[in-house]
Amino acid sequence: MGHISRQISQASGYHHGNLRRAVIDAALEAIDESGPTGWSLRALARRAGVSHAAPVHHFGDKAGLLTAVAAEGYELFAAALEACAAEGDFQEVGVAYVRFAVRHRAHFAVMFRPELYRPDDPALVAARDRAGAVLAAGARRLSAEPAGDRAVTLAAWSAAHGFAGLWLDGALPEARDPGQDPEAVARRVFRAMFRGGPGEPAA
Amino acid sequence: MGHISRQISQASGYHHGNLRRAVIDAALEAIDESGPTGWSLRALARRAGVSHAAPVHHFGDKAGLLTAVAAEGYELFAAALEACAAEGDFQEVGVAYVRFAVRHRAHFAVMFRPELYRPDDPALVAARDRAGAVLAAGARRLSAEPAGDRAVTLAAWSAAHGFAGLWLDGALPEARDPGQDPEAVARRVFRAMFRGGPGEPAA
DNA sequence: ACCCCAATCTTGTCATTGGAAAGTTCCTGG
DNA sequence: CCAGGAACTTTCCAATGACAAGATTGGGGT
Repeated sequence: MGHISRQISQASGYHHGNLRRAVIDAALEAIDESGPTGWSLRALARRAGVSHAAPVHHFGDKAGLLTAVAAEGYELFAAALEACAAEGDFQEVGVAYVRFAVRHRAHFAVMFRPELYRPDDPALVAARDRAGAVLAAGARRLSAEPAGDRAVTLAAWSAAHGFAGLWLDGALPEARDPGQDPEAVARRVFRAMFRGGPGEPAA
Repeated sequence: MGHISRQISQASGYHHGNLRRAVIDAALEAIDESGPTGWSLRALARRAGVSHAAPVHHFGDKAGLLTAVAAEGYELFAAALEACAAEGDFQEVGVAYVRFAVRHRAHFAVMFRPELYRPDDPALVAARDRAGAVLAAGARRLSAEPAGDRAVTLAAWSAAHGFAGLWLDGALPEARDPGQDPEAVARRVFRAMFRGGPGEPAA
């Protein structure tokens, strides 16, 4: 894939039809290729077939575009975690965390770099809090303490986040072996972490 | 601190004396303030009191400068981990990981973003492998399996890395409370993680 | 059916940036 | 004392982010 989204929904000669989406998609591709800052707004405009100032109209500036990417990322993220938490097994929420990072690496690369966007964007904040609630609620079930141990929450969150980050950066030897499945490795890691804890409490 | 290093070791009017160091220090300050890409080479040159082309002479280009920062970071990192591993308690190596990230947040922010520098730089690779060896060796002692479980190594590494990253990004509520000590919180987290494992094997 | 208007997109412009090229100053070794 | 090289400067160019002002178009109200 990659160039599929280029030039789609080109309505008339003047009005693109769905430029906002097209620019975000171009940004996602560019981030995949060169990181969250390794491209130019003008290159995205070229890729979408519009003038260099067209993206500015929709996003204001570069930070505005990255805000949109981060907000979309947090929405997809919250949805993925919520869907997985409904299944009951919290260990799988950690796996979903990693799966999201690998499948949406461009979104993920922006989300946790607040200096690149406007962290007070309302839609973004709402989605971020939604994801945070799933993590906090789920981690409570992992803990041996009845009240829910904050340290356990942080441990699970840190492990999932760290594993995802290390995998994406290629810091793990496993990540450079194309035969390895990130989700399977992550599952083994999470199992190793809490093997002394409570299996699955009744309530 | 901050502006202390500015204009130090200014020898004659023409030769700066130690421009290489001055530019790296200026870069570290700039990264602290605006992230690893939120500044310009020319601004660093102004801060160091030299012409905009002077840094190029020492580092070739922006990626060259960031390569130097990352290499220095990995050297400091390896030294910190090695010093801590000598003490024996591996849990403290994880704390040292976090301490390094917090105390050298500019270095840390560059080190794990290989797309910003030249990852095949020899000095950098050597220091990185040195740090990796400490982590791998130490994690072996954490494992219940006599052979040393790879999943445990990854779990410990992921947790330390993830906690450090979340803390620096301000994603953790604890990180926004100035009264909280990152090392103390990290210690609690690591204790919670492996509380079911072997305490401290004899050998 | 018509026209106005607001959203969308364009062209034009400007300061700033990264990087290359060529010249200048200074130190050091022979 | 001088040749050569390292350190730094000035000059130049294409690309970029951001802004201003103008062109185009589809849709809503009458």
